[in-house]
Amino acid sequence: MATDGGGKPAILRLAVPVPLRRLFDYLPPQGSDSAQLLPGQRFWVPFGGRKLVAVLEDIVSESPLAELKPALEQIDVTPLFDRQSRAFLHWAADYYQAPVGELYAAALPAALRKGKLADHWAEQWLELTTEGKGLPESALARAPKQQALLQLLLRDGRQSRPHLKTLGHSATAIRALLDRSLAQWTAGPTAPPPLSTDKGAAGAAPPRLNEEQRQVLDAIPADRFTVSLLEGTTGSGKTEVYLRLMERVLADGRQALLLVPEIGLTPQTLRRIAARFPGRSIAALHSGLAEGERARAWLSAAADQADIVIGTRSAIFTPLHKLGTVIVDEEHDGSFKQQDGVRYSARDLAVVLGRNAGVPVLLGSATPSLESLHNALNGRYQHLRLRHRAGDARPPQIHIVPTLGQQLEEGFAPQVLRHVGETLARGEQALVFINRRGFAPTLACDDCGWLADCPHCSSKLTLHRRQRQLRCHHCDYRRPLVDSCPQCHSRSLSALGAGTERSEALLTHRFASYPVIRVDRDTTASKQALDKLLAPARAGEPCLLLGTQMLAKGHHLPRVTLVVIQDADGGLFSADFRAPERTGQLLEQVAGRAGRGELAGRVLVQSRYPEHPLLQLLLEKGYGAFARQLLRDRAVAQLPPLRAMALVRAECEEAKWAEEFLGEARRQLEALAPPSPQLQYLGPVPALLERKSGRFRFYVQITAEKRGALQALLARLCQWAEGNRNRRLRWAVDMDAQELS
DNA sequence: AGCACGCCGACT
DNA sequence: GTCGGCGTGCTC
Repeated sequence: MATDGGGKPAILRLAVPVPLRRLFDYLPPQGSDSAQLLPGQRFWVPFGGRKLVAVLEDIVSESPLAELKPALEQIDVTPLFDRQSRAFLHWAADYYQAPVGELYAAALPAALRKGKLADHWAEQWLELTTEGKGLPESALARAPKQQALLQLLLRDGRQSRPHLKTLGHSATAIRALLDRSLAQWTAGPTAPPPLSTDKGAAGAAPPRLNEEQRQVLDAIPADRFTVSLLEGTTGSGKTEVYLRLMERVLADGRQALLLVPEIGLTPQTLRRIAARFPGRSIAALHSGLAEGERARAWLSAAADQADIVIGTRSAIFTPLHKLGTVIVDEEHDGSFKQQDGVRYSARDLAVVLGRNAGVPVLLGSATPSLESLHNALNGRYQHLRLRHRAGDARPPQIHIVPTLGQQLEEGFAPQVLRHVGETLARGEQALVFINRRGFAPTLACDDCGWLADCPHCSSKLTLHRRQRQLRCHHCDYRRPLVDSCPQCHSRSLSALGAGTERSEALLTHRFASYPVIRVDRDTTASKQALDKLLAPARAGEPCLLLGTQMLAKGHHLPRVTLVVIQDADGGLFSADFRAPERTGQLLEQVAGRAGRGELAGRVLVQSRYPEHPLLQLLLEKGYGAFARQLLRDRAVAQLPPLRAMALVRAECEEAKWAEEFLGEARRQLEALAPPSPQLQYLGPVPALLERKSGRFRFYVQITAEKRGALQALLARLCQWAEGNRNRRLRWAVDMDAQELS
C-alpha cells in the first residue's frame, strides 16, 4: 500500500474534467509506488459509473471522506504539468469561474485528454545512420521528398518528429529513409540538438532592420516582465520584430511562444519562420494536425524539445519550462477568446503567463483592440509603434463610394466595376471583400412576403445556389432550394442581398478573360486549399480575388492595387457595442491589402451612409484616431475596457425558464452586492441571436469599476447557480465577454 | 456533464 | 406482464 512515508496511506487529490468546482480524493491505484506519485501526472479514475482521465493536483494524508475509491491506473511517469503551469491553470480557473478539471481538459490536446500516449514514446529524434551520413546531398535525386529530408538531416542534424511535421516532411518520406536504413529514431536527451553552425546551416539572411524596428526591439527588455503593445501599420515589419525577439530568446537558451489567430497559421508562414531558425526545433499546434501529431508536438514542447512553439488559442497552455517570451500576433483577433466551455482569452492569459515567468510579452497588431490600446495609453503597457511601411510601399488612397440612390449591379456601383476593369487591364490585381458567404443572405417571396427563416434559430437561411440549398450559418440546418413559395406557391422568389457566390457570378461573367478566385469557407476547406487557391495571385498574373475575411488576414499579395469593400455599413448600426470596433479593424485590415509592393494602392469603400461620423473618422484619420474616439464613447457609456464586464448567460428550449433563471440570478447578485455607481446590472435581455439551435438565449450583464469585486461576486453567484435544478437549462459565466450574440 | 435509479404509458 | 420515456440525484 502506498503511503506518504509517515505510515498513513497517501491520498490523491485529483482534478476531474466535470463541471463541478471542486477536487476529488482517491486512493492510489492498486500496487502503486508512492515515490512515483507526482502532481501533474494523469490517472484513470472511476467517476460515478464512468471512467475519466484526471490530473493529480496534490498528495495529502487525510480526506474529509470516509470511503475512497482507488484510482484505476497511473498514466504518466513524468508529470505533464509542472508547478508553474498548474499555478497558471488555477489562476485561469479562478478568473474565468471554471472548474480546474475543465482547464486541464482545455490545456491538453485531445489524445492526451483521452488518456493516450504515456511518456514511453521512445523515438524522439530522427537521425542519420552511419550509412546515411556517408551520402552526398545530391543522393536520392529520383525521390525529391526523400532527398529534401536527407539534406535537412545532413545539414542540421537530428530532428524531432513535430519539427519534421512543421516543415512538411511526410511520414512516407520518413518511412522510406528508415526502410533504407539511412535514418533511425533515437531516444536521445531532451535538450535541443547542438547547432551545426559550420555546415551552411545559417538561415535565410535576415532583412536589415530600419531605425523604427531597431528602436522597438531595444525597448523590449531581455529578461523581465513587461507588456508591450506593438501598433504597426500593415506592411511595417511587425513579423521581423517578432523574429528578432525570438532570435534573442533562443540565443539565451530559452523558448519562445507565438500565438496566432485561427486562420493565421499557414504552411507558408511556418516554413518562413523555420527558414530563419535552421537547426532549431519548432512545434506547431493547430487544428490542422492529426490528433496524434498534435499530442506529440505538445509533448515535445513540454519536454523542452521545442525551441519555438507556434499555435492558436489553446497553445497558451503548453507547459514550457524555459519560456523566454510570449508574442501574440494580431492581438485584436476575436479567435483568441474561447466562445464555449471555459471562456478564456488567450491574449489576456498571455499577459498573466509572462508575469508569472518574468518575461516580456509582446502584443502586435495594425488595429489594436481597445483593451490593449487603453492599457497602452494609460501606461500599463509599453506603447511601441511602427509607422512606416517597409520598402517604398505607400499607404493606400481611400475613397468612399456612396451607394444610396445609385443604380447598382448585383450590389456594385458602376464606377467600382469600372475601376476593377481598369486595374485588371493594367495587369494588376483587384480584391473584393464581401463579409458574407453564400449567394445571398436570404430568399423572399415577391407576392406574399415570405422569408426563408431558420426553424431552429432567429435568423434567415442563406441561399447557396451552386449546392441548390438554403442553409443556416448558425446551426447545421440545410434544406433543398425551393422554386416556389412554401406559403403562397408563387414562383416569384427573389434572392435578397449580396454574398460571395453571387458576386462571383457577376464578376466571372463581367471579367471573363481574367481568373476570379473566390476565398471563403465554402471554397477553402483547409489551409493547403487556401495556399493552392492563392497560387495564381502570388505568381502575379492579373486576377480578381473575392472573398470574406479569410482574405483580410496576413497574405502578402504585392500585385493587389485595388481593394473594394462591398459594404462598410454592416457593423455601424449593430446593437453590439463592440461592432464598430470590429468593423473598423476589418476595414483597416482589408484596406491594408492594397499596395503592399512598389505599386500604389487604392481602396473603394461602398457605403449607404458616407457621412457617418465614425466611417469618416476611420477613413480620413485612420484606425488610431477612430479607436481613440471609440474609447471616449466607451468611457461615456461606462463600458469595457474602462470597466470590467461579465455576462451571466443562460439558454433553454423554453425561453421563459432561461429568463426566469436569470431574473433569479440578478436578484441573487443584487442581494450580494446592491447596484451602485461602481457596480451595474443589465438584464436579463435576449442575446443578439435570440434563438440558436432551438434554444432561447438570454444574459445578465454586469459592469464593475473593480475587477476584484466582480470576481468575488461571480464566485458566489456560481455557488448559487451550481445548485440549479432545471436540467434543460444551460448557464455559464462569461468573464470579459466579447460577443453579445 | 453523464450515468444510474425510479416511477408511469404502449407493446410482444 | 415488460420495454422505455425522461425527471432528479450523485459523482471522491
